[in-house]
Amino acid sequence: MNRYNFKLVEIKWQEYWEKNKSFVSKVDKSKKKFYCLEMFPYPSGKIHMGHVRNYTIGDVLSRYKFMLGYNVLHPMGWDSFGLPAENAAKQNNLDPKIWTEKNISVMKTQLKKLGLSIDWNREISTCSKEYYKHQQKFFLDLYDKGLVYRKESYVNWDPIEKSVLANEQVIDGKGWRSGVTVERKKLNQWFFNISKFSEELLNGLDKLDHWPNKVKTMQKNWIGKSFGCEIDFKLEKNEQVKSIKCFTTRPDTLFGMSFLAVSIDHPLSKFYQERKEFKKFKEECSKTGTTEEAIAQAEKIGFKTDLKAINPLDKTKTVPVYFANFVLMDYGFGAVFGCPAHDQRDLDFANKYKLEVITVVEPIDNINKDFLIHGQAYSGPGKMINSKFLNELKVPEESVNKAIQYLEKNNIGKKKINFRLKDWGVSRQRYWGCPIPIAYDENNNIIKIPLDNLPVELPENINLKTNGNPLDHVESWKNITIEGKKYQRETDTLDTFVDSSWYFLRFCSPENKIEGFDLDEVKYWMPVDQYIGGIEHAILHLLYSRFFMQAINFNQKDFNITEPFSGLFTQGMVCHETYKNQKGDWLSPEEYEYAKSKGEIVKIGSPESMSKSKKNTIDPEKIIGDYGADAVRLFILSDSPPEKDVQWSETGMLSSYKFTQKLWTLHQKFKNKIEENSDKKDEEISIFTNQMIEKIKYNLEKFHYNVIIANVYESYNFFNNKLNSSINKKTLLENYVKFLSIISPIIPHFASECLSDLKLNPFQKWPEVDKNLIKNDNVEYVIQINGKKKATIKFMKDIEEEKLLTEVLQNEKTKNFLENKKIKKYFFVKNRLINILI
RNA sequence: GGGCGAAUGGCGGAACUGGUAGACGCGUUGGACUCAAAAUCCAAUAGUAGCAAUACUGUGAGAGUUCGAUUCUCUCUUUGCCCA
Repeated sequence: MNRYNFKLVEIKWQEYWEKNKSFVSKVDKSKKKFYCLEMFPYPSGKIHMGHVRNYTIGDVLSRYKFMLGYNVLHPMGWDSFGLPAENAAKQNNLDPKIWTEKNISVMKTQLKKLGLSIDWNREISTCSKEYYKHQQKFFLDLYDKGLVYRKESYVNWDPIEKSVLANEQVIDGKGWRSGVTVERKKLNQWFFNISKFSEELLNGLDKLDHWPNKVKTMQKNWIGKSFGCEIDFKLEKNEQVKSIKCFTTRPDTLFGMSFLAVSIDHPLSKFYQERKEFKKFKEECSKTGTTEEAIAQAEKIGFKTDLKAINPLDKTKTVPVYFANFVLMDYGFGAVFGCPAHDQRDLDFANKYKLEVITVVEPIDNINKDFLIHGQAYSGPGKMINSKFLNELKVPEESVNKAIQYLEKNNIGKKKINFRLKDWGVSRQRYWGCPIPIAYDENNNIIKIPLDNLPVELPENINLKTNGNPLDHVESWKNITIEGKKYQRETDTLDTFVDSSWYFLRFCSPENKIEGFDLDEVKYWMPVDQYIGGIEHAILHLLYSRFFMQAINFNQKDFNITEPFSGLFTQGMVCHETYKNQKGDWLSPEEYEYAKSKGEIVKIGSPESMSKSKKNTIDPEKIIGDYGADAVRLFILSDSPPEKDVQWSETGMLSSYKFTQKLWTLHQKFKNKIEENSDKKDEEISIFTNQMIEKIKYNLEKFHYNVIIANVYESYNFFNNKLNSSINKKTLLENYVKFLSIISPIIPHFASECLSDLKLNPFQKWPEVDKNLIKNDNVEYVIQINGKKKATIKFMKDIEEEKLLTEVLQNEKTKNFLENKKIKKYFFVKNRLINILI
């Protein structure tokens, strides 16, 4: 008997699919569509196991939906702008374009080896001008709609590299390459007005029934709607500024106020600009990074002004006003009042500057006479104290509302809803990104690049080894003339998250030269029915894509898509053990084996997500070469539920490979058996197969892919045993074809080979379940006595309870337990069990 | 500190709306084949007691609801992720 030669078989079917255009999709309004999309990869060089997992999950689903008769759209493209290309190109003296294109071609070949049912006719690449020219049009369209604006904003500035760093390039407050403390620097930058849609983006989440709750919660928190109050604090004796506006969610703690803090960018700062100490303080503040985390972790520092704010609830009391580094201009009004007793940040600040700490909330079960705050602020629930008319109220449910009511009634404050979501800064001071189609005249006035001059193409073969943005140095590109007037181009490029915010629309009509998408095509294919990708994109990418739909929809009613992804699935990571030698260096799995064989002491560390830095990666191409794509697909799905992390295991991979060989052996046995032509009827095999179809269907729809693999093993075990007895030819063939059909989404090469070996169509429909067969006449009942299982006995389906009880009393298995016993009561669950209490 | 989730054999993990806990795989052990090994095949495999049939215990810990809880409720422990 011949062994299963996966190499020949897999190439054969991959060529067959390509030649027959098996997965090329087009609009067909007579058919129901299914748009299956996995997050497109960044072309970093080679595919990794995470891609294998992601695309296998999507492929199983696509092929299954295809078998059910859906018109499936399953495209693939490249998220090909971005920093790694620019860095790699700088290092190797290449053009980022060449580096990127080479990677794309390598990775495409690798992906094809996985046997994915992708419509490669729709392939797109975000760094191509055919793609980004439409993006530039969107930018201008959004500009016209007033959803894009330019303002001064802080960036992470690396003083050595003289360039702007992305947040992820700042590690512990230092530049990732220079190792020097990052500074805050103000630059003019472009923003998308995402916060305009805060309410829509929040409410839209409720309709996304097929999204994981976890992701929805994360987005909800990110948008961060909070109810509170704006309060106008009057200042004591000041001519220039009469009051300062603050936003607070805790107006009930006003009696505990001991200072007022404003951001260094607050309008108030203009009165202090000239003072030396203030300048020094500002410089000090610029040393903290721009992330919220960096600000939260930095020491709280303040600059005391000569101003005094009056407590609006107790006009006899005044508090000092500070500039403080922990107050952000883009939250609320860039000003907060400090209540040290009930906010840790405020307490740290108060302790540093020796400010008063007044307790206004005490826990309900407080037994100490005086509830005093020392090192730890108390922000929990409780009841109000030291707060006059608020005393005794329950915190926070009664106290906040009462405080707001009072403030509104006395014209001191107003109820207000605030969002945490900030506008999306899309400017990047980088070369390898989509150019922003804007120019400036000599007075820095903004002008749009005219539509017929689009795309604004990236210049090629330029010097990347410059300080700051390379585009700034390309004079020939920067200086332009429009209608006889001279302008300078915007040299910032767009954040790559912009590229991925609408690529799913482009997939609907990738060839359209005039528009970014064809409305008719989009109306047929959108929304994406199932989107699959990593949880790391739970917030930004998904939120930005949702914003894009809102933005396109804004003032343009015919688009009518507000949610791009009706279903979302977030898969877990692929992990592997880590190894270290005695020196503490990471070892790759091969180095580990080698060191072990030489008797060296090697430490096995915890399994962690595969990464180059920890050297615990497994190269998919090698594994596919060793075991075949089907075996790899089988393994990557088998060991853990897809939403959880999976641990790569050599033995697991090997056993999946062996299983494909066993299936091949089984196939030979089936073939021989089918030719034997026995007359013996066997219902059991049909019952089993039909039950299995139902099971696998159920598990497919629920993404329980690991259970499906178990079901496939179970089927193998069943058939392998069955084939030892003789069975009717027709029954056998019928069931075997059904079995091959239901495993074909998982191991498509193998299933196609077996089907064609039987002279059958390699593309089978999803088999219908014969309801008569799985309507079993006999049911196994569980017999419990006092709640404990004593036996299982087969009875007629839908047997009446009295009859069942009589039978149980007489049955050999259960008689002994019940003889001479009085039955107090019994519980009967139809077709399931009986629990007899004695 | 806040929010959300998780905890089941040696390991990864199954278990429909509360109804046979441990499917399936890995590993381990024993056996067959072999001069031997690999591969393959067969069998066993939660724990304790027992030759056995069997009995008892058992889903992180403790309580509760129920005829019946891995599943529902409360408290705690550990842990993961996100936000700070």
